Amino acid sequence: MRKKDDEKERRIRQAVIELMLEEGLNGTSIAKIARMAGVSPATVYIYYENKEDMLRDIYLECSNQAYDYLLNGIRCNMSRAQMIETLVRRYYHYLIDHPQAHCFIEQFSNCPSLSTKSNCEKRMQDLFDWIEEEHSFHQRYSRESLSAILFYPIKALAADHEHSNQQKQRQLEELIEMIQKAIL
Amino acid sequence: MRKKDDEKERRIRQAVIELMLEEGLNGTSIAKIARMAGVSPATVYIYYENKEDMLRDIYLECSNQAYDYLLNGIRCNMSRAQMIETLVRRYYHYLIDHPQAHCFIEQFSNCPSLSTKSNCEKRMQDLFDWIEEEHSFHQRYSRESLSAILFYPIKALAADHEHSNQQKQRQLEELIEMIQKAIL
Amino acid sequence: MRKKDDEKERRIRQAVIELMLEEGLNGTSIAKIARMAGVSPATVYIYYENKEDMLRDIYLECSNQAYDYLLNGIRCNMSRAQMIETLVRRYYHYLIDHPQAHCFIEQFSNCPSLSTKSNCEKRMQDLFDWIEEEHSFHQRYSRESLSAILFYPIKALAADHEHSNQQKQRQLEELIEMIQKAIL
Amino acid sequence: MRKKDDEKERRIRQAVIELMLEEGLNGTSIAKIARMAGVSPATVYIYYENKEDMLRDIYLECSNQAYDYLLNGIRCNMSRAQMIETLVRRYYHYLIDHPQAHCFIEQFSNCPSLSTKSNCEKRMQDLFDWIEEEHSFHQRYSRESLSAILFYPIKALAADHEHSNQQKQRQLEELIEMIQKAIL
DNA sequence: CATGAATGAGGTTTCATTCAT
DNA sequence: AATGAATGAAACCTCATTCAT
Repeated sequence: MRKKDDEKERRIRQAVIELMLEEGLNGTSIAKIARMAGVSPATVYIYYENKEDMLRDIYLECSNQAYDYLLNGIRCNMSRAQMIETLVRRYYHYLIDHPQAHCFIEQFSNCPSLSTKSNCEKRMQDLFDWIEEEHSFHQRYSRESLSAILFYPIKALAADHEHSNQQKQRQLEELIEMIQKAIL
Repeated sequence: MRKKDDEKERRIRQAVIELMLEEGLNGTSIAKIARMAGVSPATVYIYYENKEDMLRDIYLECSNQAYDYLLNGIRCNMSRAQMIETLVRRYYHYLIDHPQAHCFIEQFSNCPSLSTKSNCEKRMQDLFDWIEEEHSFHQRYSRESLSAILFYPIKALAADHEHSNQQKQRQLEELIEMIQKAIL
Repeated sequence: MRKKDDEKERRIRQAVIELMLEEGLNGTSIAKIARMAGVSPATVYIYYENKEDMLRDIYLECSNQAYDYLLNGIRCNMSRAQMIETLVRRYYHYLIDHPQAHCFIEQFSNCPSLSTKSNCEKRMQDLFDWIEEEHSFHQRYSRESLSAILFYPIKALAADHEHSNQQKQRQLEELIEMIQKAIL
Repeated sequence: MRKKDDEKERRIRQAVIELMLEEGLNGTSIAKIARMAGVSPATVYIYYENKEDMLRDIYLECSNQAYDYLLNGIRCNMSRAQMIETLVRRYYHYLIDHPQAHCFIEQFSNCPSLSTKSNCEKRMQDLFDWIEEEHSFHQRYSRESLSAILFYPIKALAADHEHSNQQKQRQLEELIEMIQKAIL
């Protein structure tokens, strides 16, 4: 028997998130995915039960990847201000470095027939658990409010395609300052 | 086309935003829209050139409605803190009072093949123009950062379906406090 | 608006029963049906909810047609022997005159995922009700046994493609004699 | 092919006739067969040239099994009436004891693209050859008519799922009486 | 012998849109 | 203006079969 080809699965996953950025959830059909991945449409169904499962799987991988990226930036000896800055900065860079993954995540999680917020919340809890444990970071604010203030404004900045990178960089500094003031 | 302005157009618009919440962009087909609006599929094409146009039109109406709602809350004699509180509070209530419209807007604006950010930004500019004019509200921060901090965290709160209304209300107060600290 | 085209529905129905004879249930796809009927595959779905519904509908029409054909042959002044002869003869001629319909009915009613015996039994009851009412035909045997003896052997004869029509005609006379002996 | 005669072939055959009863000819795919038999789809092609061959092979085995079952019931010293009773009774019990095989045979032999009546008729000839030889059973009626009267009404009885086993038993006695009257 | 991977063809159904009334 | 009929294209998915191990 033939072994499952990891490279093929990777190509399929890559095709999905590319298409989600180029054509949107609507335009991301199995046929297009297969064509872009260089496989037959039937092959997709070897790696995933069905389209919904496929999107969900890839969504989980993407969002886990994002959280891992955030966590990896945190160091033990950071001050609270530094931690905020690091998280915000890393999140921003994740968004602009992975526009496809971000676009995919946003489309997926805004689609009522697909969305399963559960994972997001679980990972976010893990993140805060870890932060609080490592830094005895006792918060005045709820985790929900913290994550809302820390990450959501950055989405607005990353989604902005009107301004130059330089301008956006300046706004990032501005936002970091504002968020620090908000939390500390 | 756009000839007989009618109650029918309203029913179509209502059907679109309801379907976008119930079935997502993918599940919102002309046939379903027509069925839910109680008209023929062909009738939809009397009011809108094609599906993309239809979505864009309805998107503009929805987002304008949202901005109008925000603006209407602002009074001339407000302090800056009051203004922030009012804007945030109104935005939150708009989101939970119009879940369909909000869901529609998010799906539409995250879909790369549809999105036309232009209007959003124009309306946002109008909002800030108006605020600054009326209140000689000179800002230390850019408009982009302000709107990011003012409105995006609230989306996170509105999207949360895990907590009770009471809990969300408490978090709203928290967020208002944080946002005021951030900006002032 | 366009009126539903009765001719089109007839052509679809005709295509279905022709294909069932030529290619079997397996080979009777919507695409082939549409091609043979000279319509688009999508058009089939204007006339029938889905394929299963379509087959069921056409099955009911075919089996009703068969029962009507049988009933029409019965006259009030017939003796019991004459009635048996008439029913058997008419059934035989129905089968060889409508090979497509018969083949369709047999395939349909033998397919476990489709079959809905109910109508058959209802019509068979009607037939016996009518016979008994009109002819005070009090039976020593149950209706089930009667219909089994009257009609099922004829299926065997009609299905036989090895013998000439003449030979089959002789066997029909034989069977009539046997069935009369069995019942009377 | 047909190399390693194995328990596997039995499992495949069993899966085929089970699926034919549960899902019909349409629902009996190689993939499902393989899954149910606990083998790989490719393995099926070791034992059978292709799907059509497989169905034909299994059909022959099933119908031979049925004829063997019938023949085994006949004893040399039987009267003609006894022989009729025995054949009918055995056929009935074969049908209700092997619903899967029967359903498979009916679907197969009614499907125009598969059917190969030849074997049936050959085995039926053998059966009558044997009967006549052993019992100097000179018939007034043709073999075709005899087999039609002997076996086909029983199919109707076996297919009936409306009545209780007790009721069906009574109808079986009725049918035996009728068939004896018809033939003798 | 046995298998899971792979696939082109084709399955049913729905799509956005136009036609004819 | 309004509609139900009609449709080619395309959606998702499964098919029988072969490949490579």
